[in-house]
Amino acid sequence: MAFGGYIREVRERRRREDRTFSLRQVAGRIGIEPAYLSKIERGQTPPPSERTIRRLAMELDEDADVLLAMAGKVSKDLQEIVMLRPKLFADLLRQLREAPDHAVLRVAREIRDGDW
Amino acid sequence: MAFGGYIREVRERRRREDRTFSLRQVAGRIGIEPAYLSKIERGQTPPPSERTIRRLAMELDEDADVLLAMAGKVSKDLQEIVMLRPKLFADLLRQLREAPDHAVLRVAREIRDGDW
DNA sequence: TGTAGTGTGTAGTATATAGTACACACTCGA
DNA sequence: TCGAGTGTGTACTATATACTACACACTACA
Repeated sequence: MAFGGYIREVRERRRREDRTFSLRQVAGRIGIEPAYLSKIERGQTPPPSERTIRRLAMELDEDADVLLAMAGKVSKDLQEIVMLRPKLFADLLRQLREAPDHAVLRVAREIRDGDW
Repeated sequence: MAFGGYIREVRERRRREDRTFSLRQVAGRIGIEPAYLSKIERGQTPPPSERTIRRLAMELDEDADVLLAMAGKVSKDLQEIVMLRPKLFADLLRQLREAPDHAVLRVAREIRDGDW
């Protein structure tokens, strides 16, 4: 799914319940020009910066990591995690590329439970 | 450690055994201008693109992911892995941020052993 | 019926990214 | 001693990123 179209869908959906979710007002609240948000939603410009995507996510109550992914980006904080131990995490991610969700989830759960 | 200084160190070390590891010749082999490599090694310009860092890694027999990390970058192929399942991998990475190496390694081993 | 609010077209800008091109002074071996 | 090879200073450039600013036509409703 394209980033812009998805944003438009989500915003329009929210608008049905809340009039303040017009393109202009949303743009105002997240601090960008309406014309710019318009172009974003119609895919006439590439997705905006991580900062702006995060504000959009907050505003629309969406998951920031998912929106960033749709925009072809990976959160800077995740990149930092990888960069601190590049070999370790590069290997891990390549191992997990094909692993089914449940296997990855189980791993995450084990770690969360302090199973070190 | 700074990216440029590390590159210089590694190159000079290799040069002691192999005369062809002069700045000019290395630059020539990886397809950039000597003046540019000079600036990179002295930190007078930001680290180059992922493409150029990869060639440098090949040339100097270094780990590309490590060099990329020193340059403040994360490999595009790793980013793709995260972007395919953003929630899953975002959660996992944040869980593992503080986990000791051996715990992460065990996770990787379990997955590799097809323990799904 | 007019005005407040809507989305959009067009034009322009500032900054970052990723380099090239050429000239210069120095060094070192033949 | 001279010429090939060395690293570096300076000046440019092309493309991408991330927007702003303003004007316009349309709609809805008071």
